[in-house]
Amino acid sequence: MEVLNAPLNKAPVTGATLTETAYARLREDILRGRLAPGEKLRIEWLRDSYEIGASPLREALSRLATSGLVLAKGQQGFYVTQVSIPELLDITKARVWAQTLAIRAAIAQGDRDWEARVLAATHRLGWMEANGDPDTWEAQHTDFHNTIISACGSQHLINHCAQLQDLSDRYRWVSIRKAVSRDPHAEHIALKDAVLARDKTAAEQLILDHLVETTRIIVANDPSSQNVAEDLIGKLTADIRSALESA
Amino acid sequence: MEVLNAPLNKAPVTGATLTETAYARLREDILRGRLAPGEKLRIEWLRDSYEIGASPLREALSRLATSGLVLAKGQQGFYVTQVSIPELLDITKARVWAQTLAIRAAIAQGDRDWEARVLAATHRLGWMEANGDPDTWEAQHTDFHNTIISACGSQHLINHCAQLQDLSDRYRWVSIRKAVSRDPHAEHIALKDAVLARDKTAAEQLILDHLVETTRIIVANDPSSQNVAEDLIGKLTADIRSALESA
DNA sequence: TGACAAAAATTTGTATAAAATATTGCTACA
DNA sequence: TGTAGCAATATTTTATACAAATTTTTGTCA
Repeated sequence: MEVLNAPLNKAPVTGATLTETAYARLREDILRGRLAPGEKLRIEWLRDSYEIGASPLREALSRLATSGLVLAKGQQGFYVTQVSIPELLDITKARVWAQTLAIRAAIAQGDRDWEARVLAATHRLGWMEANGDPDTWEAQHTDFHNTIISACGSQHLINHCAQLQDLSDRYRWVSIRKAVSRDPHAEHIALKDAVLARDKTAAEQLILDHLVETTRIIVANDPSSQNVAEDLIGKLTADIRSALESA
Repeated sequence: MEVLNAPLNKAPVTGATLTETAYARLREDILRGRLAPGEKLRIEWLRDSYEIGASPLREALSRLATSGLVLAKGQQGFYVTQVSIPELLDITKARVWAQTLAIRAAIAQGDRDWEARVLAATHRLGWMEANGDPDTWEAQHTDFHNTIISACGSQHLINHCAQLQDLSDRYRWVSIRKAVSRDPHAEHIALKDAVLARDKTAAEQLILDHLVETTRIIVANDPSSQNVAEDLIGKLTADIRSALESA
């Protein structure tokens, strides 16, 4: 196994058990691509890298295996889950579905306090997009989307959305980080406006575009999918839509 | 902690690691209510009961914690997740949403082979409902519903459905097992017919009734919720519906 | 009765041993 | 000479046993 080019996470993660520390660091290192897809996670090597014993590491890896970032092969150790275009399409599909339901429910049930929190999150995000430190923007961006769906009335749906976001997050590091002609701030403002205007139709169109567009860029940049990229995205969009219409 | 009234699972679960064995047994004992909601899962006690070492047990518990059947309190051990009416309502809501999306997608995409498998699963289930051995019926019932959604085109959605089913399963053991005036076989036949006729509207009405009705019975039997039972179910149904309509 | 301190029980983490898998190198044979 | 099969070695995963740290309980004294 080759040595990694980027240093692994060493932040202390105060006040938690070693298992939780290991979980947080492993998760972040996988999401950021410092632990590459398909890579074998040898316990002894992790033990040395993180300076955490084998038991806490194994427990953390077990949790990550349940959430899908890690693959646990019986008697053959742990691996970072592989990435692939079909998998990305599946994740995106499930994610648009979950987000759409959450937004519809939030629009139907959100109260004044929720509106205030959406406005506040948008405002904070706008400032970040100007004075951007990538890490802080990242956190604020996640918070923006989480705030919108926070009024959906189902913790389980929120958890599902968060899990799918983790799974899709690391595809951004795999893809070429082209600065495509895209205005994220405008997209966020539009979503905020649609949501606060309680315009379900507009909001779900926006969230679909938002998520599918990212996927489209990744698929288009994948050498072995370039020819069929538009077909794949077209079918993806059609599949998503067919389940979002009642009749 | 009081001694349990029913014996714990001792089946061998061949050809797997001890962690997988522990996971399978713990999961089943929790789903069947042999390990009661809220109960503390002391490692030493589990070690003696299952005759499995502490490490495999801790790993299995970590996995169950991620999927929501177990609560891991840092430095304070593991507990069987508590049950409650609000939690049941949340699970049901998320479950109807997930199942509805899955059925819509399956109706849109299912092929001839899928139709054949749905027919086969219905047939097997019908036989079970006549010559019922509860455990086998249980398995066949799960298989029936899984077969229907198997053509939805998203493994992640299927996994989400399965996880929510686990979470809701144990509420049946908490509730009084009244033989209510209900014909499960008729409900299943109706769902099968709607699905094969590609009738989205009928199918989603049936799955909503199927799942909400079970929840309604449990809520109605809960002493502290009896007065407000119909209100809770009414709001639940309204919330579910509001997110399933596009405009 | 309430606060505090000591003791017990339990969780968490480490180190080590056992089991399984993967690798290497050898021998037999084409 | 090359290669397939096999055996021995080495590595790695898995599980156990033990030690450290934390929480909970118990008991005492103001």
